[in-house]
Amino acid sequence: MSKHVKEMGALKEHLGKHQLKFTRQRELILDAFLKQEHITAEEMYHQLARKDPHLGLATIYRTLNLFCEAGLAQARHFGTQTQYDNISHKGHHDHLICTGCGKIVEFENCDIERLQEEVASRNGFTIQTHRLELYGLCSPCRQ
Amino acid sequence: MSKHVKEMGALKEHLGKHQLKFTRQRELILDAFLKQEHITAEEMYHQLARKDPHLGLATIYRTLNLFCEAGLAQARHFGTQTQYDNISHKGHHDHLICTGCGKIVEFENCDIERLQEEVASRNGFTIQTHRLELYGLCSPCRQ
DNA sequence: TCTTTTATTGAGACGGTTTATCAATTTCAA
DNA sequence: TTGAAATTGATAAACCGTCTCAATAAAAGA
Ligand SMILES: [Mn+2]
Ligand SMILES: [Mn+2]
Ligand SMILES: [Zn+2]
Ligand SMILES: [Zn+2]
Repeated sequence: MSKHVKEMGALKEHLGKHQLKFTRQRELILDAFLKQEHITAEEMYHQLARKDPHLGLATIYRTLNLFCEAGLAQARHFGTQTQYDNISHKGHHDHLICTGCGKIVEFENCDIERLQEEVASRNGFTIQTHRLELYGLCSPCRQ
Repeated sequence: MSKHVKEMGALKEHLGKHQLKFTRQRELILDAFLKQEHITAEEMYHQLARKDPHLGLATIYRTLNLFCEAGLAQARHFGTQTQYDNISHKGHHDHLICTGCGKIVEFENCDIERLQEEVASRNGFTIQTHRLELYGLCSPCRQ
């Protein structure tokens, strides 16, 4: 019996609502995706290279984008390639990224979020989403 | 006599320090750039299409990237194309972006910046740069 | 179960954006 | 004025992700 029963259920629910089908490929990709915190389509492609059935890169992209629509993933653009962030078992969060070793640390900060709302309303905006990324050096990378 | 004397001087200083040359193209592109708040390479290419000498797209890209190195510009990735942000006469700032009409509002908020530092140090990081973008609807776009 | 409809898949073509290449030209210090 | 060195413009190439399409698989209906 597969792990990830809850997330598999969430996916199936989304599929049902949109007359999409539950396929072997989607199951395989979800299983692999849920073991990661952040992953690119290319990385997942290589990780699943020897599985049966063989998974095409286009399918990986399509499926990760599907997970975004289903609320299981979120696309982020830290570097050159899109990172798919596994948000299935956590809420909104932002990131600290080490420019030395590439380490990514997730964080949440309500005070910052509240101040963002203030800035927005002061300018007549209603926030839909936001992106906050802090780039710097982690402790080991500073020697 | 050209405007932008101060910025032209800043560019020349950077060129001098890196054994780069002051060319007619760089002068033209800087003059056009300083009239903008945010602009893409493509937009600038079309804007300068009828100038003499003719400016190649590659030169526009190279020169805008040079401005980034000289501290006059900063590359931002709001949408599909890179936006070059004119930071010559203002310090660091962040952005509110309307998903309805594309309007971009700049803002600064010291309290947010301070909280960012706190988050970083709590995680053993030293911040080098950061990116904060708030996406939402401006007042006219909400009707 | 068998049939039929509809969605999905994988391969590769394609598109948009940015950078690399390179011969010709320009800059600028000597 | 000369000549080494940097710059330029045209365009090829790289890169990443999406689109196309014929073959296949899923699932709803009989
Ligand atoms: Mn994350
Ligand atoms: Mn700006
Ligand atoms: Zn590090
Ligand atoms: Zn608007």
